[in-house]
Amino acid sequence: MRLSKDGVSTLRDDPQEAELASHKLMLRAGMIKKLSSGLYTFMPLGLRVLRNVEQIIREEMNRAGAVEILMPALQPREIWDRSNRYEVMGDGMFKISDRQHREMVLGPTHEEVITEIISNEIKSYRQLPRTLYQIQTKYRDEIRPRFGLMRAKEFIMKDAYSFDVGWDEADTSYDAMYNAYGKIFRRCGLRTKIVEADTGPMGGNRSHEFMALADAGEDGLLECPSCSYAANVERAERGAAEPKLFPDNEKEAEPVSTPGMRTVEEVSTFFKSSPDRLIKTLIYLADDKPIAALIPGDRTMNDMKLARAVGAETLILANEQTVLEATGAPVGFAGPSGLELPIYADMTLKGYKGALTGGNQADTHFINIDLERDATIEAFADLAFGETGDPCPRCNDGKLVAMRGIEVGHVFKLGTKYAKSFDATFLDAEGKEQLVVMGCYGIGVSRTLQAAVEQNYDKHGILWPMSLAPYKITMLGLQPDDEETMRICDNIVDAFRSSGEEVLFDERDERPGVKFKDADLVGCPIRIVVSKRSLEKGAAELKLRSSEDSEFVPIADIHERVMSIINKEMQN
RNA sequence: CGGGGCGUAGCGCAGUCCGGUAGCGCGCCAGCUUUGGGAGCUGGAUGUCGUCGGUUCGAAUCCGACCGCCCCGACCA
Repeated sequence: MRLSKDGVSTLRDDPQEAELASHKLMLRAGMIKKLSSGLYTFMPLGLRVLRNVEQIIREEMNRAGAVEILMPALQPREIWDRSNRYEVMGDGMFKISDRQHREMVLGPTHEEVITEIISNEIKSYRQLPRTLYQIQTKYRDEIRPRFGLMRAKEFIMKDAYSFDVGWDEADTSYDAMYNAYGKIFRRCGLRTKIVEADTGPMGGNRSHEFMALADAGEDGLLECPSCSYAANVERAERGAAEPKLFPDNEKEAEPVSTPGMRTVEEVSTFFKSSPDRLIKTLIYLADDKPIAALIPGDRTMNDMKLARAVGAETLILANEQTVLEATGAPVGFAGPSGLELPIYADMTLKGYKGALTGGNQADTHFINIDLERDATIEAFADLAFGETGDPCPRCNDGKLVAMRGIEVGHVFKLGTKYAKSFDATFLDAEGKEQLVVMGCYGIGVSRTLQAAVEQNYDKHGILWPMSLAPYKITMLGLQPDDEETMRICDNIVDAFRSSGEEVLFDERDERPGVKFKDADLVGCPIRIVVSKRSLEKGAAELKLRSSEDSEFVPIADIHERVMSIINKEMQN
C-alpha cells in the first residue's frame, strides 16, 4: 500500500474527544473515525487490524472444533418474548419496526436465534456435541458509550454456542472454548487474567471472564498471588478477618451530639477516628421492604452481594423519605441500635466493639457501640467489595491484590434455560426426549483491538504486536524524487509481496521527520528506511518499533533478514 | 436518568465577562529554498461561530429552548 494515495490521514494533536491513550492513538493514527457517539468507521489501517484479530479467532475456533455460521442481526421480537428477555434486556436493545409495523430488534446477542435454529436442526444425540460461532456486528443501546471502541453502540463480536447431551458433557465443550480463548488472546499479544465471573442476565452456573490488564479498564478484579484464585470484584469473595477492637470497647454505648455530621469523613474527623471505626448503615428497599445493611465506614457496599444475602429479587437504595420513615432520622444518622428493621451486617463487623454508629435521631451518633451487644443482627455476610489486602477466600496466607482490566472475553455455561424456552430437545440412546445443555462464549473483537493498543504504546505511538499489525513492515523512501531509490524500494516491496507480505510504503513527498513521526505513530513493528545515506552503503536501514537501535542491512539481504524476524515472531 | 464541562476553518485553540460584523497555530493550495526526527520565506483558499427563536440600530458575545459531544455518577448512611 502506498501512503500517498490511500487516504491514510494522521493527526498531529490529540483529538479533544478522546481521553484514553488507546482511543487517542487510534484516532491520531487514522485507524478509526467517529461518526457519532459509540459509532465508528474502521479506516483502512484499522480494518486490517480488525481482520487480523478475526483471523486469529477463526483459526482457534476452528481448531477447537467450532463451525462458523452467520446469523441475522435483525431479529423478530417474538423470539425475545419466548425467552422472556424482551423485558429483561429492556432499553438495552434497539427496537424498531418494519413497514408492516412488525416489531423487530437489532441483536445485542444471539442466544435466541441460535436456539431457535438449532431446536429444529438437532433431533438425535448422535448429532451432539456441536459448537457454532459467528463474527458479527452487535447492537446495544449502551447507557453511556465511551472510550472509542471500548464500549460502543455497534461493535464486532465473536459469539459461539455449544450444545451437549448433558451437563458433564457441556463442561468439555466449555473447557475447549476456555482453552481456545487463552490461545487467542496470547496470539493477540494481550496480557490477560482469567477471573471467576457472575452469569448475570445470561443465566447459568459457571462463568469466566478474560480480562486484558489495563489501568484504564472499566472492570475491577482481585487476585490472590499465593493461590490461583482470581475473580471479578463484583463477585470476589473475601476470607475471614480478625475482629476489630477499638478503644473504650468495654464501655456502654452513649449518644453524642454531632450537628450536621452526615458523611463518614465528617463523622470520623469529628471523633478524630479512623473511618473504619464508623459503622455505615445503609437503608435499602429489598423487594419493596426496607432493610438495613451495615459495612465499615471505609468500605463500599456491593449491592449484588447484599441482594444475594437477603435473598431479594430487587434491591434499591432507599430515598430520603424512606430513610426518614424507617429510621426516624434524616439521611446521615442511621444506626443499627434500636432499629426496627432486618439488619444485615458485613462479616468484617462481627466482633466490632468500641465502634461509632448513627443515632437514628437528627444530629446524633453513638459511641462505644458493641455491635452484637447493642443491636440485633439478622445475619453476618460478605457484603462489601473486596480490596487489596483482604484475606484470600481460598488459601490461608494469601492477601488479595486489586487490579483493573478490560473484559475482552466471557464464557458461560448456560444449562437448559434457552433450550426450555425454545423446546430444543433431542432423543437420547434410550429414545427419551432430553433438553440440550448449552454454553455461550463471547469475544469483543473490536474491543480486543483497542485493548491491544492500550497495552502496547509509548510516547511516540502504537507498538502493534506482530500478529495484529496492519502491516508488519513499513518502508520509508526518503528521496521519492530519486529514481534509483524508488526502483530499489519497488523491488523490495515486490519481493515481500511474493512472500505474502504487503508493505506499507511511505513514498509521500514529505520531509523525513514527518515520515518517521507517522511511522512511529502507526506502529508497524518493522521499519525499513531506504535513502541516499543508506544506499551509499548499498544498504537499507532496519529498525524495530520496539527497539531504539537500527542497523544497515545490505539490500540483497534485507528480504531474507526481515522474513526471518517475522517468522520467528509469529511462531510465539 | 442525574451532575459537570464543551460546541468558533480538516485538527488543536483564542475571542464571549464588557455587543460593533471573526482570529492564531498546524494542516491544505501555488512558488522558491530546504531534505535523517513534525522545515523557512512569500502569496492564497477555507467559517450558515451547533440549531432555532428572542432582545438590540447591530449578536460568536446577552436571554430562552433544543441538539450534539466528552467526563463523572445514587458518595450517602
